Amino acid sequence: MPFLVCLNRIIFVNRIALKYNDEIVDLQTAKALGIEGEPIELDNSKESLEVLRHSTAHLMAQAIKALYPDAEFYVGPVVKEGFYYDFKTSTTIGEADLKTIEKEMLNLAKKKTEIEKYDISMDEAKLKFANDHLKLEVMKRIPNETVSIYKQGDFEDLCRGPHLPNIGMIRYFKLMKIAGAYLGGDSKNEVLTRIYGIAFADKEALKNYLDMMAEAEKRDHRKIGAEMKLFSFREEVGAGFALWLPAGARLRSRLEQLLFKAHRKRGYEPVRGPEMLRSDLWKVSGHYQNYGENMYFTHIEESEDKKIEFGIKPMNCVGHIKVYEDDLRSYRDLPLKYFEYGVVHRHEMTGALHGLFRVREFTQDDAHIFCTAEQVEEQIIEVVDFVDKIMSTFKFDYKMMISTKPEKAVGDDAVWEISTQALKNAMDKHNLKYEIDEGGGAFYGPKIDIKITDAIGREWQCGTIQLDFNLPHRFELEYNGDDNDKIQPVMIHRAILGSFERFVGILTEHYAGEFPMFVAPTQVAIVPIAETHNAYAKELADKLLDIGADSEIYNKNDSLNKRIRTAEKARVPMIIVLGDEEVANKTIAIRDRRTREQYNLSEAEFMSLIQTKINEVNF
RNA sequence: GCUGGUGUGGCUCAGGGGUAGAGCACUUCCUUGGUAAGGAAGAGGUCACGGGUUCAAAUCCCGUCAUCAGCUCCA
Repeated sequence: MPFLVCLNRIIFVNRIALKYNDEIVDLQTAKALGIEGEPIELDNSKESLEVLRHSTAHLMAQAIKALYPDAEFYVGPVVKEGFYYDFKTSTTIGEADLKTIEKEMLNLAKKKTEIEKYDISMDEAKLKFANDHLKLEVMKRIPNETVSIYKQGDFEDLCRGPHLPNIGMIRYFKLMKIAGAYLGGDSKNEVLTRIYGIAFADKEALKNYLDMMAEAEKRDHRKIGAEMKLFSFREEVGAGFALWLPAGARLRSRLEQLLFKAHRKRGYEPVRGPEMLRSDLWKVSGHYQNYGENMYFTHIEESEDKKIEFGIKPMNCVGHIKVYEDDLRSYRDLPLKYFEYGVVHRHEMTGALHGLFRVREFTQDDAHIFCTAEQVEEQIIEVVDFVDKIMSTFKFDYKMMISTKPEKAVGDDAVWEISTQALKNAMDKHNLKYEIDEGGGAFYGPKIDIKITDAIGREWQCGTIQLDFNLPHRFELEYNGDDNDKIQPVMIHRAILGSFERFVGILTEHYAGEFPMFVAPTQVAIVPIAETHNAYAKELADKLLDIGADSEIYNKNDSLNKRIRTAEKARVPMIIVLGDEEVANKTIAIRDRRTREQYNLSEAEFMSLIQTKINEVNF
């Protein structure tokens, strides 16, 4: 019965672990404990990849050990995108060495060595890894009395598993990048070398992944931003300070206008605070003590012996608080919603700067809601709805996270507890999903963060909804209750896009620069065939401006084909070509940028088409 | 801020101890073209900045700045 034998063999070869009580148990462990469970095959499922990638990390370590015998190893976990291993060698390893390591890994994998597992006591383990100070460091963090060792050939590693049964199963992987990382993620500790890699069960999946990465690189907003002349950074201006070029500024302005209307509809009032406020205020708010290292300060000399320190605002809340204080408030006024496109400055670490995603000066679509404790829930929900309206308009996937009290924080634990619970309650009551980010809150209160994913799957925090009992207390804010009693309002800080900078960056990657009509920097590219058609082009451009559409006339002394090509490459959503026919009949020849198809419309039809497309979105 | 890369005209990049090249873009002229690069001529950089080594540096070394990847941090 050769057929059956063959089938059995396939099953045997592909089985890599078991699922037992919702946990992945590798075959080594299952055999030792006599466990049986649902089999996990070698494929691209989440469970399977976790085992595969973990073992690939070990194979990489084995290869590194073979190439660099003095290598010491820290940890090599599976992460969202593949795996990594942190280690240390006496010789420096660079990008070019990744190929060599990959080759060694393939050589080792060819030997099809079995991966064995055995347990030893912590003391034995310490003896075994006595000359690997990094492994000893790992063990310090393990409370158990016995630990497991995985062994493949002469390479042994302290590990919890699970692992593949045999290293020969590892075939489709790639080492992606090399970087430095602190031991334990603490910048006070020594720096280790970290190599990131990815692995899949088959060739196609690996290829798809690598293709996706290449596509993501093409979408990088820094690259597209330069190509489309949206924004730019210049060394002489300073790191982290963006220049918005005309096209980028037009795009941004469209967003601003859409959002302005959306705020007004929801009862927000525009306000404006100054760029810098006296440091005394930042001391009251707690920013001076808790956020000072991120702030820029300046002094103004009133007289020779009198200098006043000012802090350039890193947030807009203090300005809005002062607006609140400008009048006596009644419970009848609440909720009061102030919003501002607030320019803030934050001294981010140089290494953290990243295109428009992280800059040192940015503009938040910031608002502060002053309300009664009873109104908190409905206000939170209203903001969450607002967020959803905008994110779904742009077809973004996003997730929400509730962040709890950070190490550096102001206010009583009790207040933190109450406000954190208030956020959870609001979300739970409306069946909204969220994750918890322990210790990720702002120093003045817990928050709900809205995170969207960029082209390469990196998550970026955009919107944020922060509950704050502390600032109202520190500034002794109050309103008159119905008994004319003085009551402290609750403050909700919130931003939806987060910042125009980051949001435009994410939008750029999301659409790969091919923005929908309602936010595109230019709505229409006009290509007049000859000079005699310039007048009609200009006439149309003016009419387009009247209905709120920007256009660009491509009438340089280039061939028609060249100008159409240039317009195509500029990613303008709509291209129209004007010649004798169009001028004579007052018609428009439209070229669809994506399909390259052409069709004709009367001028009136065209105008109404553009107007519809621009107005199709309302937040 | 840390670790490791990179830094040549507006952009993309080649070159590399003896005082700089290409393509695109730009300017001018010819061409007035019906849907993805018509032709010709020309201008533009002293090789991020500062210092050092050397007879000689853009090229080697050090520092600074910027930038990239990651750590950390965050809208």
